Amino acid sequence: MHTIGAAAKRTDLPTKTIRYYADIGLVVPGGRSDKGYRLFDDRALRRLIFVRRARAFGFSIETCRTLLALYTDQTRSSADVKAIALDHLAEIDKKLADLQTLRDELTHLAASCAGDSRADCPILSAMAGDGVER
Amino acid sequence: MHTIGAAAKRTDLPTKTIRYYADIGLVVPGGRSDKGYRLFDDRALRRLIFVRRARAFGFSIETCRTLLALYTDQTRSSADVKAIALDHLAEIDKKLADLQTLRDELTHLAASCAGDSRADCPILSAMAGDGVER
DNA sequence: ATAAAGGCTACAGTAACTGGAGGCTCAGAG
DNA sequence: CTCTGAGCCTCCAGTTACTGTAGCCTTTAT
Repeated sequence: MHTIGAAAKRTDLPTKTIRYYADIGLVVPGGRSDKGYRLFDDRALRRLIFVRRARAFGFSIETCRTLLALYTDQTRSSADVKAIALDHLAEIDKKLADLQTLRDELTHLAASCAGDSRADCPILSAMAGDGVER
Repeated sequence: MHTIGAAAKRTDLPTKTIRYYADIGLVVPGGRSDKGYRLFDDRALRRLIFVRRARAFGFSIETCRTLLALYTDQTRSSADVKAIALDHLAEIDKKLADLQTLRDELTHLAASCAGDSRADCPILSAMAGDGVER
């Protein structure tokens, strides 16, 4: 059994985050000490690490909840997990496409700005609406 | 002079957002009617549109504040604007790189998952920490 | 014995809005 | 002239996923 600080070290998560996950019922500690300290067993530790990894992949807390449930459920179908992953992948792809467009446009704008001491600036002009109205 | 609803139509921003921008002092209306209605003049409208565009480029509200100040300041140097833009561009590039990595890894994982009725799932295994620990 | 480190709860703050409640005002219809 | 609906107002709560702070108790080490 580990106190929250020990769990933090082993899972590489801040204690604050672990406490938060416990509060929202995402990963509950195995129990409490007689003085009220949260005590994390190996199962809880595994689940914390699971969540850390899933979060690193960009899954939301609520999706992590679902993934944890599937992780626990020995009767799951891998199809359910895959569906969640593909869903998330689609979101990522959309974000990527949007960000790409943004970068290209901003790169273009920045390149066209002299960047000297004069006031004239195509970047500001673009924001002001001179030029292309898309 | 336009009421907030008319301003919303002309700027293509929700009234709620315009009210919010006014509250935080980002774009203040020209004045108020005798009954307390916000009244937006052409200058305020231009500034609202400016902010909408800047936000679409992903600039934060605080950066929008700075950009608005530069926009207003006839003695500005385009170098100052360009510096802000290049800064933002660097952030975007970092986000893009991170998202790309994420996408590649998740794509790989999803591809390796059968997606059938069996419980065996490489995606869950990856979250659980079997396999590569980076 | 004492002090530092670590644990606890509870509340506030972050970014940028969005939604809702409760109440006033305005414009057009009858 | 009244009524109805749309529009405006303020203020408060909620969103996401934590993070920071305050005030207090417990454990550990010197």
